[in-house]
Amino acid sequence: MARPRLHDEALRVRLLDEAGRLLSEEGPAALSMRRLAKDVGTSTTAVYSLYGSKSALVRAVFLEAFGRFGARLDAVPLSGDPLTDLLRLGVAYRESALADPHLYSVMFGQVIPEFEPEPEDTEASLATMNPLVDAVRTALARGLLIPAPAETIAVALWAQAHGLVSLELGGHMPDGFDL
Amino acid sequence: MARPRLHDEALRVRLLDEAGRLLSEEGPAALSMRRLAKDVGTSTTAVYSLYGSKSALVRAVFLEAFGRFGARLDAVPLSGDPLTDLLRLGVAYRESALADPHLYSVMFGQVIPEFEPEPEDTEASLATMNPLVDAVRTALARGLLIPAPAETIAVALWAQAHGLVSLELGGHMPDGFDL
DNA sequence: CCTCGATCCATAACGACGTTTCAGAACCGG
DNA sequence: CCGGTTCTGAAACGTCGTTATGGATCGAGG
Repeated sequence: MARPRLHDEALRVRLLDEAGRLLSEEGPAALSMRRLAKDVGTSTTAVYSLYGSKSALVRAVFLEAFGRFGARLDAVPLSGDPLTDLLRLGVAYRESALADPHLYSVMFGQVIPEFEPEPEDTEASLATMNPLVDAVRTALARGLLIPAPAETIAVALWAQAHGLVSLELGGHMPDGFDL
Repeated sequence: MARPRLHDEALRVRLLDEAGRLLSEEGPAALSMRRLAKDVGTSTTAVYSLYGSKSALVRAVFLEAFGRFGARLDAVPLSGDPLTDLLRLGVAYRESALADPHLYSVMFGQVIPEFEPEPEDTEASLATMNPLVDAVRTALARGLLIPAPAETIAVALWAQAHGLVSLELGGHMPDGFDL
């Protein structure tokens, strides 16, 4: 009945990839709908017919970023000693954040005014904590930690890592500070 | 020789106050140069002749916010027991952040794309830590903490507080979580 | 094979943003 | 009262997110 569509799933993926690249390599200011469309060789109409809004586009990047982030934490090799694993998870957390600071701030900062994560989106961020909760449970079972709800300890450790990384990325560290 | 200026220090203060109010009550999106000028009853030219740029305006708000934040921490009554004081400082930290989340995110998030703090600006943020460092030193002197550089412990505690508050404000907490 | 009508998409437009320019209003010394 | 200097509001520029539109494009019916 009509022309075949160019604004298809393949283009959706290319847009998502380029959006991630722009964000990661040039920062939040570089990610504009016009720029994105031009870099991918299409028009803003394409982005709007595939995503609907900048907010929805960034949400896709947000979920993608949490996916990769979680994968990196899942990939941390377990040593058998849960306390060692907790330390390794913390190091991996920091390395993942420093490897791509802009994506990290899309996940945890509100760097792009158009996008604010919905409650449903935060489930993706909570899933990131799973390896952490597992290690805490193991440590508790072996009596290596002061007894307390595993989730409480996990959140406290997560906050510690996030706080350190966040201060480091924000430049709020004393000169030449090294933990 | 010429007309007396209306764009004077009094107006500068009124602009700063209104900018803080807009930010605090309506969030970062509400703070535009046009809106600010209109609310104060002047023109954008005034803002530019007094501040030069949005970046500089927000920097002024940033420093003001850190001033108030530091004052709240300085005002925490000391109990004599440094460990109690550390806990109180943490509680005061959280209360200050929750009392004005938008200002907190101007201080520690990059909520306004136009403004990124310079190295000199972070000195203001480090000064906020002084009461914390003092309490840590006292605790160390009394053998209440495992020996380590006071600054290291202080930064770790600060990061813990900042991490918890930051996750809480960002909604990255499990449902009904209470430490 | 050609036309018709349905479908899609790039272009251009709209309002708001940060920032800058500019013409005239406002003032003081003479 | 007037000249010249200083100041200021209004308008202009380019960019942003988003939306409307008119022409281009193709499959089906004759």
